[in-house]
Amino acid sequence: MSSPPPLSEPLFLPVHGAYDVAATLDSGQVFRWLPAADGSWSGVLGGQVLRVRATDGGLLVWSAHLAPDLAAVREFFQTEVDLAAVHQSFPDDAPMRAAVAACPGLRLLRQDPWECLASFILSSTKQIVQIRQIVALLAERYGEPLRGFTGEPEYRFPTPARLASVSEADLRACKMGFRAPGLLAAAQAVASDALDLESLRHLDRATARTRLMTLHGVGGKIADCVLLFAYGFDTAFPVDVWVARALQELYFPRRRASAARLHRLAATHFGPHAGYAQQYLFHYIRTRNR
DNA sequence: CGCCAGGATTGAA
DNA sequence: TTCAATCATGGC
Repeated sequence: MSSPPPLSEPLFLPVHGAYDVAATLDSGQVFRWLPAADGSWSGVLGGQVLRVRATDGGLLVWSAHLAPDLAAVREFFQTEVDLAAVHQSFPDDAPMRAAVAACPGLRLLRQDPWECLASFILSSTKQIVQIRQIVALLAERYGEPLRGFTGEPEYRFPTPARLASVSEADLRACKMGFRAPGLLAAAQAVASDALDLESLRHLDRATARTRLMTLHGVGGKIADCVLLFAYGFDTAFPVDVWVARALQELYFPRRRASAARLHRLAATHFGPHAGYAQQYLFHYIRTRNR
């Protein structure tokens, strides 16, 4: 491996409002970003190896490449979103006030649909640390190598075509267990154009959700994650056990609410940016005792 | 409804 | 040290 490139001058991305980089990259939306000793976070975005840190009024972004794609970086980090306006759209109740106060710079990212779909197929019944391990193995084995900051290579997320070309046993060897056939089938569907992920952008949320749920290993929760994190359907509201716990404890503290009741609240109570509200509740309930 | 499907981590023995 | 419970989602 050749010696690492010197760190270039960082790019500055202005941000509208607060941006908590650590909370955002470590809140279960993405699985390939890691903190460095200096407080910055590094990860792979498409074909770019990046390092990011928050600074006054925006983000500082280093790239291991000569010509970083600034538009792609801006899109991924959603730096143009007016977070105060999102906060104001939330219901004015005690749980949401507390959740926002606990982490006012928490953001939603905007991911590549294939990487997001594949990652969340792998997420079922897995904890975040384990999802990270699986995705890292998958990228190392089947992703294109990229020059990183350290001299060690980084890897692109594997393409649908590449994954469609390997065997179920190869995927199982990445420790994904029973999720392997689902991932393989999804890769084949996308690689063969039987499923056009780009076309989902132009559908309404319910139709896109139904389409995603035709895939094996994709139920309502995983479909909602993809709709929210990759396509930006802000009303999508994935309910995992943590969010269910948050809704139960914060909105029905006295009596046990059925799953149907929790889903009805999720669908009706949180307004046009309900997905953001969900992210705040998720983060709040997971970090309150730490 | 109730069961089953990896594998890493945590806690008990 | 071993071993069992836990985690947590979708398919049947």
